[in-house]
Parts: sequence; structure tokens; C-alpha cells
Amino acid sequence: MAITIKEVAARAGVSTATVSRVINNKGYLSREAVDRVKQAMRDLNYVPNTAARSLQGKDSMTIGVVLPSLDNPLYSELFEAIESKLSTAHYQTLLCTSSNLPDKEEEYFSLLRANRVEGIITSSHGDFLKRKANENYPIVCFDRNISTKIPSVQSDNLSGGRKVADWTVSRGAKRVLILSGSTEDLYPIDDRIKGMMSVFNRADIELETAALEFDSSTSVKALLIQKLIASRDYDAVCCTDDLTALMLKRVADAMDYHPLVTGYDGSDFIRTFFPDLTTVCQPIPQMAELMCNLLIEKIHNRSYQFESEYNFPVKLVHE
Amino acid sequence: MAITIKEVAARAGVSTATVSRVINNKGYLSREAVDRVKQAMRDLNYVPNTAARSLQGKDSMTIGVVLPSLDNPLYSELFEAIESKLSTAHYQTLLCTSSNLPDKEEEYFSLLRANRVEGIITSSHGDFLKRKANENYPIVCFDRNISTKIPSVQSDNLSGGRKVADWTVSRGAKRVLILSGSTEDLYPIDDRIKGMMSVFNRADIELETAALEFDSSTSVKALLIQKLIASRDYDAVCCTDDLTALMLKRVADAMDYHPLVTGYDGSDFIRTFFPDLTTVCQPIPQMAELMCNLLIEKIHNRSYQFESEYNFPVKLVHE
DNA sequence: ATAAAAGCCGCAATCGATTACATGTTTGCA
DNA sequence: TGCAAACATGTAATCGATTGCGGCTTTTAT
Repeated sequence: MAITIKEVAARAGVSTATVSRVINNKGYLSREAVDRVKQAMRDLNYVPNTAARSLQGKDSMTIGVVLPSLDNPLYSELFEAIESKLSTAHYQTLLCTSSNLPDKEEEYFSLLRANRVEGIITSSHGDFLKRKANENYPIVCFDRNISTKIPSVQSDNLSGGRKVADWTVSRGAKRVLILSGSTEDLYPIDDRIKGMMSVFNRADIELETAALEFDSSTSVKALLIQKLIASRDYDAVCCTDDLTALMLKRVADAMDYHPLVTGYDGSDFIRTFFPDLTTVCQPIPQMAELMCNLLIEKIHNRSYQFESEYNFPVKLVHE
Repeated sequence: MAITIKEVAARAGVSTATVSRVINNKGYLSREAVDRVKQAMRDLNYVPNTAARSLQGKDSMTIGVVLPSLDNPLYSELFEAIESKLSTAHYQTLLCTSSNLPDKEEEYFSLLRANRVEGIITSSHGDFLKRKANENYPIVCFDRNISTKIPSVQSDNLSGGRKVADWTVSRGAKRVLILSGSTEDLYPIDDRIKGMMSVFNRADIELETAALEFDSSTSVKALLIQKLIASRDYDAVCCTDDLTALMLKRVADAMDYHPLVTGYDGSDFIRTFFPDLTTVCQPIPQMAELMCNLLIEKIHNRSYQFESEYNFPVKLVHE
């Protein structure tokens, strides 16, 4: 068994209280006591038991983040922005990824709460979140309308969808494929598509839609895409996220087929390394900052009432 | 304050002992007691306090990961691979990112240990790790030779460097720039450069080296790179990581200057979306798996002695 | 019918540290 | 010299959960 404070106290010939004071450098201490305790700690190779310490119930000053995955730079940038913001507010940040599995999401929620995080930022859509909605525990969602009690910080997906479609129409497209990166009926993607459709329908565009299985490997996705565009029927493909757009571009390029392509998300990474991809850019750092501020506000004041949605404007970027 | 076992017990009309038995499914329990306790836990949204539990010597079944950042897909893929592997071994995983700040690394180490993680996987190089080396606490490093007591799981950086250089020479380069993504004298990058140099020197190549500040923004980096290659003096640039290589390629393309370019790391993401970048591919999933296995072994058997290095072979990929 | 076994559950000690409070000693200053 | 403030340290309660022990009740077996 590991050395405890008692053994240190015994060896130094003082009480455990004095040892604790030395460890925390708190209260009055004589030079001599400090020396003796420190010597004893060194002699015994003492390491304080952190579990016992945190049982004393101080604030953990820690916030948890649950994201589906880090494959998409959107999420890694979001996390980095959150971490950085929370860090300046003297909070530490713990991240868990759920691979989009609802069970895992819930398990990680429990883990974080068991570890006494003071609040959670998430992009989960698990139903269990609905159940948590009434707890008044500080939770903020990224781009997920779970409940009126849990705020969704999001960008204006409808408007983003419209902008993409406007641009596509303005470039003269007549037959368009809307390609979703996920088969699930997810909230934000849904709105993006709605936005696109509202424009395309009015413009009398020939429209088709398709979706990829979220958890397919990249090579399977490539094959699916290949099948979808084998007919070369479309003169534009509007994707609901950048990675899908890039994948499509690659596959199409290989076929020497060059439809207009648009993505969605506009992470820094994508814009740096694929500046010629037309995409809708979400203000990730600002969204991260708002989520952090909302969460901290709620932590300090449990009766704080969130709005149910916070919408950020988006902008279309193209070469 | 959070709900404790006492309040659950009160609401269910039983003792804390019974609640604890329900939680741990241990000892004799009546159907009725179980139901009442579970209901009370649900009603109160009870989450057990891990600190208190681990004070009783319970395992947390949680492992911590500390990485410098998630900007590089190398790290996000590494993390995803670790999480997935640990998940099948019934461990949960917590991630912290340190922005390469030694103080933050140390703080996050303390945080993770306070949360009773059973071991830590990290890619930190903070000196504090050296101090921890003697504690016999389970730690495994990714690509960092900190101490003989802490194993470094890495790929063969020397050989990777040589492969890059061989390829560059075979393509007829005469004047080469070695461009490092970091000014710090970091272990793995160092070896990569050594490997490159050993080949270039023998082949009588005109060689220069340069390094970018690690924490500059992408736009600042682009400017620095622009300055470095303004003379168009090199017919090849060997970078110590893929992101630097991509950045260089972009800047050079914009100048209509097309030297040979090589990267290093070979993450899935880069290979999928930049298949024509010549790079050295590290077996990330395998490395992640070994790190997990080593850590778990050490957790189960504290007297297990690690090797000080585990080297994986690398392969050069080019179009 | 009756003892032994099994089932159910509460009391209270325990884990290792922190800290309010109490007690005793010095020091400072009028 | 006297008395309050500052200093030094110890005692014991406390944090939240676990668990050995013991007592009471219900089965089971003979």
C-alpha cells in the first residue's frame, strides 16, 4: 500500500494536520516543522492521495466535452477553441468521443459527472439528453436542438443552405444532387437541406438527394459516391459537410467529371488547405466562446435561463 | 451540491448500505428494495462520487490521454484509435490537450490523476515527466524518449528520414531544404532530420535547414515559408511533418514554383485527401494498440518492466 | 417440529486527506 | 508589566462511498 499522511506525520513527529498544512502551504508553520515534514515526505517517497483530497468537496473547476468524433476538423477546431477559452477562465477541460454511439455518449456523460465536472458541452443527439433536460445541470449543445431547456448554439443552417443553393443556381446549374454525409435524420443537416431545397424548388431545378452511411469507412464511402455519380447526371453536387464534398471531388476528378461542388462547415483547416472549395463557413471560435460563456454563467447562477437557440450568421466562401 | 448516497437512501427509505449494494449489485437484495432505490436514483439524478469510491480502492476503469493539440490529424487519429481500442478493453478514455505548454501538461496530469485514471498515454515532453518516471505509475509515451522507465512507442524516425532522402535523391534533387515544423529541439523530429542528413551528406547534396515557430498562426507560417523559398534556390524541400509540407506546397504553387516536396506522418486523412503527397507513413492504429496493451499490462502488473523503446517500421508512400 | 442455511438490511468503521476549533506559546507595543 | 495579536500545532469532524459484522426473518432439510 502507498504511504499515507499518517506515516509521514509519525516519522516527522507531528500531527497529520501539520503535514497537510505543509502540503498546502496554508496556515502558520514553523521553519522547523516544515523541514522535518518535507524530509519525511522525501524519505518515504510520499504522494498525496488525490481521491481523498477531492473528497473535501472543492469545486473541480473542470468542464467536460462530449463529441461524436475528431475525424472532422470542425470538431477538433471546436474543441481547441473551447479548451483555450475555458483555460483563460481557469477551467480545465476533459474530452470524450462517442463514435456516435448513443450508449457511449451516455456512459461518458456519467463518467464526466462522476468526476464532478461542473458542466458539459456536447454535440450528442442521444435521447438520454432529453431525459437530462430537466435536471438543471449545466449543459450546452453545439448545433443540436434537444429541448428548450438545453440551449443549442448553432449557425443559421437554413440561411447557409440557401446561400449554397443561390450560388449554385447563379453558376448555371440545372440538375443538382444534394448529398448528405449521414443517413440519420439529424437536426442541423436537415435544416441545411431545407434551405437548399427552398431555393432550388423555386428556381425550377431538377433535384435529387442521397445520403451516405455515417460509419462507413472512407473507401466504402468512395465507392458509394462513385455509384451515385456514375451517370454523370448532375452539373452540381451540394454536400452537407466539407469532408463529403472533398471526397466527392476526388472521386469525380478521377472520373474526369467536374460538376460544381459545394461543402459546408468551413473549418480553418479546410479553408487553409482547400481554399478553392466553395463552402459555408461557420464562425467556430465565436460559437465556442459563446458556449463557454453560457455554461460558465449557468454554473455560477443555476437559475439562469438560457434561450433555446443562439444563431450565428454564416458566410459563403468561394474562390 | 450534488446528490449523495445519503439522500438516495433517505428517499428510498433504506440505509446507505443498501443503496451501495444496489449500485454494486452485491450481497442479498430484495426485489422491492432494488426497485425503490433505483427509482430514487432516477428521481434524484444520482451520480456516484468517484473520489469517494476510489478511496475504497475501487478501480476507475478510466485512462487519460494528454496530447499537445488536435490540429494535426495524426493526433486526432491516434486518439480515436486509442479510444476505440480501450473501449473494447472496457476502459473509458479522457483526453486533454496542452497546446504544448509544459505548465498545462502538468496541470492536466494532476487533473487526470485526481480523477483516478489508472494510467496515462501522452505525447508530452515536459520535464515534469522525468520527475514522474520513478513513481512507477503507468505511463506510456507516444514518440517521446523521456526516460528509460517510461516507454516510448514510436516509429523508426531515423529510417523514415533516410527513406525520404533516398527518394529525394533518386528524383535527382541537388539542392535541398529541410524544413522543420518546430523550432524546439524535439526528439522525433530530430531523428528524422538526422536520418535525412546521413543520406544527403553522403550523396553530396547542397543542404540547408530551417524551422518554423510552432505556435505561429497558419498565415504567419505561410509568410515565413514564402520568405524561405523566395529565392527558389531548392529543387526539393523535405518537411518533418505533413502539414508543413502541404503549407509549403500551397505557397510554392502560388509562386508557380514546383520543387519536390515530402512530408512526414502519413495520417489516414492526409493520405485520403492528399494522395499525391510523398510522405512517410507511420502505422498509427498499430502504435495505438501497442500503447494500450502496454498500459493495460502495467496496470494489471505493476512490476511489469517496459522496454524503453518500441520501434515500428515505416513506409514511404508516393504517387 | 426444529435446527441449519439462506436472505435481507442496518450500524458503524473505514479509506486519506482537509480544516474548524481549541489550546498553548511568542511577540509587540502601550 | 500586561494583554492583545500573531504564531504553532493538535484534536476531531468531515467529505461520500464501501463493507464486515450482527441481528432479524424466511426457507429448506431432516
